[in-house]
Amino acid sequence: MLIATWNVNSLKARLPRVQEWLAEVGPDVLCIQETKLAQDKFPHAAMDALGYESVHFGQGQWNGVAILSRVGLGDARPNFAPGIEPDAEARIVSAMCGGIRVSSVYVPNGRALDHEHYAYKLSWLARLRAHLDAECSPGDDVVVAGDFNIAPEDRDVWDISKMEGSTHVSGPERDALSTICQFGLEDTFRRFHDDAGLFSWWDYRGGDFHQGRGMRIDLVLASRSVAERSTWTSVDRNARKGQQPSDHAPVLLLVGDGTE
DNA sequence: ATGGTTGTTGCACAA
Repeated sequence: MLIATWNVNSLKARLPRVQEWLAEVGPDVLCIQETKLAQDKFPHAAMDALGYESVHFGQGQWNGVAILSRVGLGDARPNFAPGIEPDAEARIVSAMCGGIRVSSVYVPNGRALDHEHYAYKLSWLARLRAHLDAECSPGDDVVVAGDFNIAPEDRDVWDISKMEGSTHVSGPERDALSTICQFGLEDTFRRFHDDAGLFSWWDYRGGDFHQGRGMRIDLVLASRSVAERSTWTSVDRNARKGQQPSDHAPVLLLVGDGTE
């Protein structure tokens, strides 16, 4: 099963490129972030025409997450699990896809370490851990994929010296990500690639993509059973090229069915 | 230190 995550930075602006990419790459599951669409504006019919069932949790203008699947899509749930303080924004949606509990997540940016949005980011990450504890067991097939707005390690940014005092690399948010992984999830990208300088997001400004100035902030976290079946992962940098790209590239994970 | 770009909506803000 090919599982992908992509922050599309407005599905309205990006629909043609997303359609082209789906037809070319053919992932079985795609987690989408930043649809920037109201709940009822999601192009379900266009996705259906490409063979994908879809679930959207949107709020319009900002945020908005979705899951596409061509291996079944059931038990769809927006927001955090019952009993956890619901998020006022549309940043997580979950569904069963091909036997895997898949969540598409758009972690708050944080904006600045002294901004209230940063406290919101940390709270959101703590609630994601609580959500996993409530909804899943570490022994389940679980994938949590999306834009985490956190570079897990210094090798995940182009120049750590330029990130001092910034969000995305601070200790507390990296610790919060570790706490999420300690549920029993693994940053699958690092199972296959050790190199620094491998990114999933590049600022639109200053030719950052072509200059190699980016960050790896889009992650596919997987439980042990899924991670151990995975055979390949990649960032599709081609999707960051050409006309009207998102500022994020898709991240892909290939998972075997366990019969190999 | 600043600016640079894109998307949404508005006459900025978020990223």
